[in-house]
Amino acid sequence: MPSGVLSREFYARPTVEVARGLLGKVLEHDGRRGRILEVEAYLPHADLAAHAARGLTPRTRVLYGPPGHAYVFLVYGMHHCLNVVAEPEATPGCVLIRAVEGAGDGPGKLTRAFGVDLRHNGCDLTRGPLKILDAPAPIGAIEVTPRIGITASRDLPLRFVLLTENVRKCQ
DNA sequence: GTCACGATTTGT
DNA sequence: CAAATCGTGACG
Repeated sequence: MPSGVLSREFYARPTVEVARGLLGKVLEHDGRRGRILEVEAYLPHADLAAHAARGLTPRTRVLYGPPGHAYVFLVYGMHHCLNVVAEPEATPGCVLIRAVEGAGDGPGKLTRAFGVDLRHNGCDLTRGPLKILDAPAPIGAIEVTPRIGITASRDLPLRFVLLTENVRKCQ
């Protein structure tokens, strides 16, 4: 039961806190809704896998903007990845949404199912049309693993998964 | 301007 | 395991 959009303050926190906090929250766009089940944190500093590791460029501009905005980019020329900008303004941390309930697993499948593409890059998630709604905190443990599909900074435990059995308990 | 590459997915 | 497919960043 979503109860309003997440506030700017929710996003203006350390990236890992935002990542963990996003699990169980509800992504909404164009009439479609689904709880966030899997995320990855991309840190503002000392994270070679993050786009922000190469500094401020035209593409990473939104990462340096205010928190609570969408950072969308195209991978492999065909799949869009949806990220949420975290940390205070000018600190380029973000959280990749890898799985949403009802859209299956995979960042590319999720954006396709929700109709998210490059046009949403820079959108304010607190205003819509693309937004994230608050929801009761999920009960139980969160699985933590290295991130998927990256080579640099493989050692960092920055992938967070809400186990499906815990999700069912919340329904 | 040119070029190699990628936070993926799908099919062989 | 390999192809599909194109925006981005590095270089000149």
